[in-house]
Amino acid sequence: MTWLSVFGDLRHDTRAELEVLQSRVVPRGVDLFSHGDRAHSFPVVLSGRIDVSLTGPSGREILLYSVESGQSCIQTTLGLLGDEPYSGVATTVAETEVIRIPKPMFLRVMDSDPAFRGFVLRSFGQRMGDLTRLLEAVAFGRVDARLAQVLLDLAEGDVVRATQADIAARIGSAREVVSRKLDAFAKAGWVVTDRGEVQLRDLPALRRAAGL
Amino acid sequence: MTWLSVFGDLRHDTRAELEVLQSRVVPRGVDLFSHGDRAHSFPVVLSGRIDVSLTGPSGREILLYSVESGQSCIQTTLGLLGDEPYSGVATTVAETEVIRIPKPMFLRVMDSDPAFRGFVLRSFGQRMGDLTRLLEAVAFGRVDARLAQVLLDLAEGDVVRATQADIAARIGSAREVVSRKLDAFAKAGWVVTDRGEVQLRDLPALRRAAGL
DNA sequence: GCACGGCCGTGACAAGGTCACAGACAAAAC
DNA sequence: GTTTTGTCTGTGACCTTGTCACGGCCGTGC
Repeated sequence: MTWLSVFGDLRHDTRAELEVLQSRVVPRGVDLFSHGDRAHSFPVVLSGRIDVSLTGPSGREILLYSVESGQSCIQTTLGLLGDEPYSGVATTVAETEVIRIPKPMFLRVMDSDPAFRGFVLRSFGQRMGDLTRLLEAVAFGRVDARLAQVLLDLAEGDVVRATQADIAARIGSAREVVSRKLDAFAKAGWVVTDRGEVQLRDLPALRRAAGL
Repeated sequence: MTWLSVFGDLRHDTRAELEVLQSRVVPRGVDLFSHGDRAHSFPVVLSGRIDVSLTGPSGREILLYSVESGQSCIQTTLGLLGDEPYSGVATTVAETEVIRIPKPMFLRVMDSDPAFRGFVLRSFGQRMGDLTRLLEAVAFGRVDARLAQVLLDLAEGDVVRATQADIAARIGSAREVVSRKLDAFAKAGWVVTDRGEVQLRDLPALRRAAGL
């Protein structure tokens, strides 16, 4: 059983072709792609995590999605299949092991293997859904709700280890706003804030604020 | 030469299979898909236009993208390939002629014809790029810029025929805001507004406001 | 004439983003 | 231990934008 299992039931020749590829370990905090880059390979994450985010002119950031083990940074595929340049920045947020399938091999396997195609198309669909939901949240949602959501998402046990700047980037807001909202949450007794961490003290209230 | 030419260089058997499909004419103002629907066919627009948009709880709308002749409403594909339900509403904004490829036929052709696959994947990539750009504009852009852009986009000659509510939906803002901004543009001498139309009087200024 | 419905303008307010700080704390340098 | 430096956080002021609640305008139909 190898990393190839993420693709499902591959053909034997595909399997042989992909099996020779070597993974690469990338340390935390490296930018794998930047705005305007054109991709030359199709990356699959084996372990660790890559965050793909947009940055606005004022330096404000918003997280588009995270790529975790067994997933692919599908935006690169745009560059492989069509002419869309890469928009956004992909950064490792942990030590990450990546396989890169070179463009010619990718195109060949896309043409010949239904299981591989299925993987790519499902990934596409999932990311497209993610993007649409994010757009909806940004266009119509309140910061309170997104903040509560992300706190619940990031919680390990009942504590979130993240700076306010991190949280702000994750919800596409500004650090100052996060500071004020967290203060409001704290005054309501929902959380206790400290440098670099937030303790969750009233999960039901947070879930309510997150809109369930 | 038929509508099949939009797919490029199809195989002969694919061509024969698709050729028997009948197009359907849908009048203006019909909702083809609504939030939560699951698609059972793959639609291709032959003429006319379909707008796909999201609606927020307050009734505010935002246009995700328009599907024009030779294009496909790719979001339906999510439902055909994976499990993503349809999010958003697809409405005809003109009399529209549509071909619907039934799901089984779609899946069969996707598996057997590289040209067809290429069409679908390119469409995917394009929409994904559209969505990302839209997200960027909504998250970081100013209403002024988006308004100027859409005015230039919608202009026929140098007049835009659209109500302020239409324009607001198109840029994901509120009618009142559009009213005020148009007023500001008018005071600057860039446009002249009238009931249901906006005349553009200073294109260079608008292009500057749109951020080129 | 009048009523009605689709547009449009406007004031008041709330939410959130931007700017400009100042204080607080931690790790490194001295 | 003290200082320094950089990162993190809190706050006030201000601007843009979205929301709510109107009221007025215009065209169509009666």
